[in-house]
Amino acid sequence: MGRLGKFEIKRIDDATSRQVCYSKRRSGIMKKARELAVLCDAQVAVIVLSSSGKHHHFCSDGADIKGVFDRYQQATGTSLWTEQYENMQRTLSQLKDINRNLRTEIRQRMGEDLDALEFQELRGLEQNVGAALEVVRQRKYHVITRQTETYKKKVKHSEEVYKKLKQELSMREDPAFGFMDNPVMGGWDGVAAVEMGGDGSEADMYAFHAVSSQLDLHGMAYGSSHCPLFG
Amino acid sequence: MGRLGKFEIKRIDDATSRQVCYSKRRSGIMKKARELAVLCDAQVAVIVLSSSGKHHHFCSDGADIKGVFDRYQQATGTSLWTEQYENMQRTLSQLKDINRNLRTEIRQRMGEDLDALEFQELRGLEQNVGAALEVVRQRKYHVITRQTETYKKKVKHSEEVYKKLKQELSMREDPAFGFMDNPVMGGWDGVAAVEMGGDGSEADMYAFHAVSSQLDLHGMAYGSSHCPLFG
DNA sequence: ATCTATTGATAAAC
DNA sequence: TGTTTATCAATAGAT
Repeated sequence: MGRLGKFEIKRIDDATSRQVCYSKRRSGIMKKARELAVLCDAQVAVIVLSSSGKHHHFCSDGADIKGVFDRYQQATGTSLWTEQYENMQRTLSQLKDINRNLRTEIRQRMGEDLDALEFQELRGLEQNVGAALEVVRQRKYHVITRQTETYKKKVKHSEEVYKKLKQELSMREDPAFGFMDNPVMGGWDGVAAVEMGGDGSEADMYAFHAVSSQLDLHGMAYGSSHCPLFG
Repeated sequence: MGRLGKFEIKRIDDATSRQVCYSKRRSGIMKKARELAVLCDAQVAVIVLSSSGKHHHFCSDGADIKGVFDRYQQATGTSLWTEQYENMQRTLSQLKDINRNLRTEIRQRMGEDLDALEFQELRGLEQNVGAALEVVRQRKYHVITRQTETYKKKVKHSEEVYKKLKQELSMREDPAFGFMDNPVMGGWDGVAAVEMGGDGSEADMYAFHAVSSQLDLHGMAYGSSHCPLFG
């Protein structure tokens, strides 16, 4: 029958009894939580983790657990992870600012958005870009020179190989071998020109995109409006 | 005396009654929570936020609320904030990547870090920077021209004013006025030169920093190592 | 899960 | 807020 006497609040040793008790009391506390929330217009959040790994929670209407927890933290002032979150938020907006500035600088270096600049700034920009152009030019000449030398060496080397082969061929063309078909076509004049490529791209004036590939920021907005809990 | 009949679970309208009910039921639910935790060896966390701004919580022995919430998250696998957090993390690293790329592009546009570029890229960069330089130059000329015209107008206007004053002065210098001291000093030759400024800054070849002011990223590292809770 | 004896919780009034 | 009291609610133990 019903309970025989008062009963002590201490860990229930029998696993089955403990499990049964867990079930009953869990539903009990959830009910109480809902009643409290409704009757007193309060926000209530309950989380229960059983020793056997099961988990249950209650949360008063509408708000999710995260919301209640966040509001609780705000109320108590204890920043458990809010601080970290806000730091990230701050960092994010700083990065976005920096990003915007970098883009502006690039645009100005490309000759766009110059209206905002004063004469002195324009003069500085001109000199800076001019100097950069000189450096790039020199680098280009350096690279093309080295490249040309490399090709020359290759040509020279190939020529030597060719001569040797030809020499060997001459030996084999000796009447002693008995044949003289298929003479090697052409000389060595056009080789370098072919290796340098067609170079028909004079129109790619603005085709420089060595590093700026995926600079889109679409879909990356993490403004404060997305996080009403941390306003 | 005691309660007269069953009573409905709905918001209590009377503020005082609601407050009393809140007190009682809150202590009730906390007691239940503790009993559940002890009897069934479970982790229990309860947060209650009253509509009047008060807040209370219960948490089973030892563990703090954050711990219970974190463990709950882990257990459910449902990401309460993990998702948002990871999104932010992802966004952050994307932004940092973009940032690095933008910086690289700027450096290359300044003539630095060119070693990594192929000949074709160098050629594109040269043409691009050259075109930009032309635009900047034209803009500068435009600005300086307009500025000069403005100064010319100012000078002209001032000259007219001067002439009028001089004319008036001549009238006053007329013997009828009886004095002729303090003749106006100098002419109008040096005015424009003075207004244009000293212009002694030929050495600021690399002084262009119109927009890139605080681009430091130091102290903004938000690697996963900083957030052990969301590994 | 269902039943029942018993304790527990709590609304109402002070 | 604390106490009292009359009721209803929760639940331990058994089935």
